[in-house]
Amino acid sequence: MLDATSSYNPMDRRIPVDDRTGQRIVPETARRADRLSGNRYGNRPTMKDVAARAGVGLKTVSRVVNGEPGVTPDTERRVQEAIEALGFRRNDSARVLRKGRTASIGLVLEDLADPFYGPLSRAVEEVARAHGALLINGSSAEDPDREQELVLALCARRVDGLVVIPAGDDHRYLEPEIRAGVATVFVDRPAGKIDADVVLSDSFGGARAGVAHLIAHGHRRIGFIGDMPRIHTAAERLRGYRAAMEDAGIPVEDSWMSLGVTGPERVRRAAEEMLSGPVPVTAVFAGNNRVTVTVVRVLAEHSRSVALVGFDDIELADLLKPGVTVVAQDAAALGRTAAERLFRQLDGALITPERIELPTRLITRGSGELPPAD
Amino acid sequence: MLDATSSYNPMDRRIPVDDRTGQRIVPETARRADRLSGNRYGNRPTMKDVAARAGVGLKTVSRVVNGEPGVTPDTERRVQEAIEALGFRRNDSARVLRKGRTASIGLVLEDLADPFYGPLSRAVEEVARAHGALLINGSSAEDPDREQELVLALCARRVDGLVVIPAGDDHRYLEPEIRAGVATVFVDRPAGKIDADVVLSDSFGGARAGVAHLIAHGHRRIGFIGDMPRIHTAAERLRGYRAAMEDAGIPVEDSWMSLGVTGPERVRRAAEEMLSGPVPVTAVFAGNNRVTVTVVRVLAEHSRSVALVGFDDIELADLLKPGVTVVAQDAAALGRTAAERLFRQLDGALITPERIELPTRLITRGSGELPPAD
DNA sequence: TAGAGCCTGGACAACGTTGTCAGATGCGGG
DNA sequence: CCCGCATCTGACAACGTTGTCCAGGCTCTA
Repeated sequence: MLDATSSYNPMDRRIPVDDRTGQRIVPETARRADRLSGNRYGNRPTMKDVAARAGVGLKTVSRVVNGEPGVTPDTERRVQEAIEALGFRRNDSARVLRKGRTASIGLVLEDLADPFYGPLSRAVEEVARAHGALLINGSSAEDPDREQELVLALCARRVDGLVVIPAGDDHRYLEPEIRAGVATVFVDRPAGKIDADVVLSDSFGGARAGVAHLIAHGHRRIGFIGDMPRIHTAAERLRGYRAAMEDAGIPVEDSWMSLGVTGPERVRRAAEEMLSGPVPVTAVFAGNNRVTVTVVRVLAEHSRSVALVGFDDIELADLLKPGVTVVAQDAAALGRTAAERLFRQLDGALITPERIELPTRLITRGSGELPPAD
Repeated sequence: MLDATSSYNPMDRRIPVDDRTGQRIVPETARRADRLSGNRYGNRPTMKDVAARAGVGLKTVSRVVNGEPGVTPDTERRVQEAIEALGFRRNDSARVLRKGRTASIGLVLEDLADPFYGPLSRAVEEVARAHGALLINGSSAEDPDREQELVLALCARRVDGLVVIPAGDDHRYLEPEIRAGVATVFVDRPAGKIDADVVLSDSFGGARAGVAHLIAHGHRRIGFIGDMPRIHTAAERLRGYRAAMEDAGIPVEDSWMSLGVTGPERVRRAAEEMLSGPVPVTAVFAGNNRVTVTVVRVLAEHSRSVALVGFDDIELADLLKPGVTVVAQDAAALGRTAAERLFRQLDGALITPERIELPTRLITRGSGELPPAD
């Protein structure tokens, strides 16, 4: 958390105190003072001001602003002029309060800086835009508490809907919100302990196919490097790995699997260990894009040729020598599907929670087709 | 724009009409009906409900919710129980209306799916979080109208501040907003026709250094492929290219410069033309990350060895053969700097608009050090 | 035990908008 | 000439919260 010693404390719950006198500074008073002193904050014209200037009633201004019928052209012109002159802009906060809908949805994901989430977020945004809604983004940094904090903050803002890429595994805290009408769709990983819509990639099937691909090219000693198994996708991919191995009747050595590996250094160490261990692997299956990138680095420094299939596509994968074979998932499709489902909920279609699984696609580029070198 | 034939029309300005009777459907009535029928929408408990259940006054609930002093432990407990039982959550819309600050800032950028903007957005989010504010994102898709639409929508929501990566070149429409107190910082490109804070990378200096680097390695026929010169960064990089060439006393052929090139196909064509033209180039300077990626592809298919320096770092650039030499800018630093400046404005520090330029860094990896092959 | 002062709690207005409803205006026809 | 009707306009309440301010009960001291 960055330091924030500032006077901008929108959510501050303490009562500010004057340094010299020790008196409580009453915020309202402060705000009034701002207004009177011509401070730049606040002090925006309201419909009332526009009405006064145009010499019409409040509601007439509202009608003009909202394009409602029943205003003579002449009156409308006068109102428009007043709006122009004062630089009036409707206060949507007040509008929201009155109407009950905020026309905004929230998206909670792991890390907006991850190239996997950018396209996903953009896809959600496009769908929201098509429905006249804005998008509020938040990164949970894979921290369940932060996820909950974010989600509840969004609920307090009364977002109409939530798209959540869960970090935690217990979402019962969302029950009252969902009951109260907040549309909710989970993406990439299912919700924990509640029944809700979820859109995910076929991690199990994708991983299984990827590993089977390596087996088909003659590999039997195949390593798996993945994230913490408490993350659903990581667990599913591991399950896919195991299933493919079992399908082929290959017993798996413990030293071939590295789980809960995050951060480039740990991935590097894990890869080096399974490449030089007592029973060295001839191929590696990488559980996500970050792992893939690091493994590519390690293999580039490695003398022996080692096959690689990664989960998630990465940019420029086709230009490496050899090209990196991957099990690709479509991040944008995940986001789009989830958002569309969200707005279907908001349309009031009484739909029972569903699990939507999108297929993955094996893209062969060379690294996965290398023969075992042992 | 996606199709949106839905009943969720938060911004709808038309008056809905009953299909059968032709009567106007009065939204308020509809909403009341929803409530009465136990519809899941709306119908959330308010402080009043909590107060009634706890047998206390409205303001007492407010005090408990906001952690204000002056409530006996026993009363507080009763209120907490009522909150728990009803699943109450404070309505921040109403709070915002009363307090005048929304504790949210807006970020308008070109495309969240672009790997350059992900880290930038994340950095802005972190700073916002440190100040207790949420972040609303919007993509302008490089369309000035859409930028304006987004910005004004955010202003109507009364965001406390705006970070804008401009698509247009005239931001006078923001003048009333800024006067009204919306803190504003532009990033990556300066604002048009208004005086405002701006944080940018040293595009001119970076490009000049990058091209000088190629010249230092013996190149004289150097191509430039960049975006539309109406985009400030593109123009600056072109200027840097020209400056470096002029510094070295090298006259520039028109056929070496491709401007306003967007989309992989056009970049590809531009690159092929300058490689096979009457005076073929021996090196290429790529004006942004998307151009770089495509040029790398073209060069990979090309027999003759051609040097390349790109503006913006790209992932895996070090793993290509040869590694891609780039002029790197720090997207996260841009975002962080801009956001910090924004909150400094909100703190009320009377600061005059400033232009902050962040340095770029030349990262040599091989492609920029190839000798001319002619 | 009375009075001063503190602590707790609650009634009320206000934030800026929209929905309701009734009043004003103008027009045409009887 | 007046009535009815349609059209246009505006007063008012409500949305859910917070700031202000006062009342009532308590403690403490003289």
